[in-house]
Amino acid sequence: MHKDTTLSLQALRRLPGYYNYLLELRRRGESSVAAPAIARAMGLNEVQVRKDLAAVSSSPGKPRVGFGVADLIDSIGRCLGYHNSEDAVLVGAGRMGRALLSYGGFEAHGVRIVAAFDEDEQVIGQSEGDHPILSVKRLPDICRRMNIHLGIITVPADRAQEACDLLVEGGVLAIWNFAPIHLQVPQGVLLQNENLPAQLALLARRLGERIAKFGEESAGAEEDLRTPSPEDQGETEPQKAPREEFHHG
Amino acid sequence: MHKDTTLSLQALRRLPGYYNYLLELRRRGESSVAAPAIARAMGLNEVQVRKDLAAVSSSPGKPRVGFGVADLIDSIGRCLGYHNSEDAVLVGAGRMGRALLSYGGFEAHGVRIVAAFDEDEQVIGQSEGDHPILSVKRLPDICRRMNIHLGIITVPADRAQEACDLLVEGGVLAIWNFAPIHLQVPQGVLLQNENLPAQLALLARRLGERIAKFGEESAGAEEDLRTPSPEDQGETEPQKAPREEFHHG
DNA sequence: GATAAATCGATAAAATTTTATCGAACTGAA
DNA sequence: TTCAGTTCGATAAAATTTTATCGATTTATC
Repeated sequence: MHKDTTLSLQALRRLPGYYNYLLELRRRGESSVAAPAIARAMGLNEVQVRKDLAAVSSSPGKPRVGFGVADLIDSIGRCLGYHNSEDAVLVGAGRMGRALLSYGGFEAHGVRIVAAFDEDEQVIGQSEGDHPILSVKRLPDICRRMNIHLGIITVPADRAQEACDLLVEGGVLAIWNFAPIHLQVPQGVLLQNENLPAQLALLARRLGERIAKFGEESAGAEEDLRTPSPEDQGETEPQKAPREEFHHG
Repeated sequence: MHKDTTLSLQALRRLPGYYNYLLELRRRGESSVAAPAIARAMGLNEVQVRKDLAAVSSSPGKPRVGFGVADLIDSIGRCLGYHNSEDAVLVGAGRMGRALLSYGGFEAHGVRIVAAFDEDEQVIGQSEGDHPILSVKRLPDICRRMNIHLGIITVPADRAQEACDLLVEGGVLAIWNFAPIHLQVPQGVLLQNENLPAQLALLARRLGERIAKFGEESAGAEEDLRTPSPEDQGETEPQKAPREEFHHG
């Protein structure tokens, strides 16, 4: 029932948020959930959530009940490719690179990092989180042989173009770039930049706007801010009335 | 001349991309740049870029010449708050946490990480990238005293809600969360989730779509894909005709 | 100088995305 | 069984975002 084409780009970006929330519901033992409940928890519009769910769900929601939690988890996972397995390589086994390598969450999202590359003789031959670290000289060849189309760049900014070129040479068609620099890629190669400092700065900016909007009673003030402002969307989710219960104490 | 209100959310998200590209132009010695050139380099629409630049630029662009590179860098930086300095704390000095701590790019974006917290006695007392790692027990108190409103969560998923609650207790009003879990925050607290695996999965999905669309001639195939498809936007930027020259050797 | 090419700003059209509204369907309680 | 309340799907309106078009302006070239 899921027609790929009906999913807007923005909707796609909301799905991972739903996914995590649904996993939590499942942990709590909930077997079904209504769109309005999800909307409240995530600070989104009811209709929007309902539309998103309708677009991915394999079975329609039941009035007065909602959607099956397990069904939704499966549908969203399927839709986002979490059940596939795409191989990827990582270039740059520095701090960030190794953090990603040791992070176990990628397999659950359908991506398997099969190898890491670096140019530092010190780290070549080591391994991190079960991923071998190889010499960057072997990168293009290995990518070709293993038919890898997905690359991650975690090298310093001044080496990023070089790493990028090696990946392209190896036949990689999609690059996830953590270096804060503009990369040149040939036509047909997808490039997604992950500019972490910029993300944080954006959050700081929004925070600043808020504080400015409601007078600033800094030192030791109690929370006075309310009305999460409906301008939010995307990765950001304010809670409108998330009372439910806290699940950690 | 920059009217904060005229900047759409999507435009805000494009600015960091412009920023990096402009920095590169400055390194190359370019003193001015035209909107269409930026658009080509970033795979965006001319008019869109022109509108974005007009919204932030302090001085109008000159026909036949474009905008001043230095001016734009300053304007965008100002607009994104890169010239401010907002203090932040980080919770969770694991791999990802320490990667962020040792990453020098935050200061340049107007955010200063003043301290990190962890509960592991082994790491408490150490420091990473000049940032002391303190006991998480002291978190709320220190945040209150230092009047910190920005928090970063890099703890494992099953401890994230706990970390979140401590930050809120400390008066933090905006939280950047790396744990792949849905967090409950009170009204008025901004929450931005950074779900790295989900981001990569999204890229993998788009790659899969592409490969499916143009037949799949895997093993050792030359690049045959063309026409970057105009569906792209946001963090993603395909190149339409980036010939210029490569700047790395 | 005059002319051609390219860019700008502005306005408006198109596309996408979000939000509102309606009747129908289902559940649980009287 | 009946009724009240909630949620669903669908349609349509509103808002936002992207793209196209046009005349005006400036620079480079002849």
